[in-house]
Amino acid sequence: MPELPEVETTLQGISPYLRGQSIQKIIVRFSQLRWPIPNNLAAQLEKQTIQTLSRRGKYLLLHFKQGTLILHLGMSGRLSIVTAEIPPKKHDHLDFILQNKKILRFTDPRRFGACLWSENPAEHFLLKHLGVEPLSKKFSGEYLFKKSRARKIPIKTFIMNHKIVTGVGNIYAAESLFAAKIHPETAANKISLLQYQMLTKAIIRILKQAIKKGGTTLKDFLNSEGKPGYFNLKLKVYGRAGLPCFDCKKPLQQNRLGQRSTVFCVNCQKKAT
DNA sequence: CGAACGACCTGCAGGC
DNA sequence: TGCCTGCAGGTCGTTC
Repeated sequence: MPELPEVETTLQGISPYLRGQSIQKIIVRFSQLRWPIPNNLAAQLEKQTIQTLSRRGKYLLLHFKQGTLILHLGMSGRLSIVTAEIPPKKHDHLDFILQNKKILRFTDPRRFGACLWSENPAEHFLLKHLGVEPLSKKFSGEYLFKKSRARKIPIKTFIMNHKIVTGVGNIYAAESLFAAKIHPETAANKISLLQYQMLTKAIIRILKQAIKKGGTTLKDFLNSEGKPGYFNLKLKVYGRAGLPCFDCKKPLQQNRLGQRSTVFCVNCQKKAT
C-alpha cells in the first residue's frame, strides 16, 4: 500500500489526534512484524506524552521526551484512529490507547511493517543511511546525476533505492518515468543531467499531487479516517499494462525489473544510448 | 563498493 | 467448490 504520499496522508490524518496526548495503555496482540515489537514498549511509553510527529521517507516518527517511536507500514500496513467500541479484527496487531480515549490502531495483514523504539533515531539502523527527501531542497537533477555516475542499474531501480532518495516506490517510480519520457530500463549512468532535471521535477510534481489527492488506493489503502485516496484516478501507467498509452494510444508494456513489475510505453519512453 | 536475488507474510485472482 | 500458482504498494541481508 504505502509509498511516501500514503504515509504523508496518514501522518496528516493522525497528527491532530496524537499531538500532545499521553499514552494510557499499549496493547500488543501480535508482536512478530518485520522485526519484533520490543517487549518493553509498554513499560517504556505508558504515561508518556507524544510531543510531535514527523515523517522520514516512508517511516512515521512519534517523538517523545525520551526518544522516538519508529513506525513503518510495509506493504499492507495501515494506521487508524478508532474508539473502544470498535473491536479489533484479525490483523489489528497493536493499539495505543490515548488519554483522550481515542485509539491509534496498527493493522498489517502481511506483517512487513515495523514498530521500533529508539532513543537516538538519527543513528538508528533503519534511518541512518536514508538518502534525501524528494520534497526537500537537496533533491535535484544535479544530485541524482552525481550519485548515478558509477551505477549501471536500471533508472527505475535507482530511484527506488532509498539510500539515494527516500519514499519513491513502485507506483510513483513508474509514473514519474512516464512523465519524464524515460525508459525504465535505461542504465542510471546513461541518463543526462537534463533528463535527471526533468525526472526530478516529475517526481516532485507527482508526489505533491498524490498527497493532495489523499494518496493512491489500489486494493485497500484507507487513510486514518477510513477513507480512500483518489490518486489512482490519475495513474497513467501503473496497473495499466496492455491498455493504450494516454499519449500515443499504443498498448503499454509490462516488464519485470529488479523483481518489481514495471509498466511503461515503449513508444513514448526512449532508452538513452 | 555494486548488483542480483532470496526471504519475510497474507490475501486474492485466475486457471484447471 | 477446491487446489495450485503467481502476484501485490517494501526492503533487509546474503552472496558473488
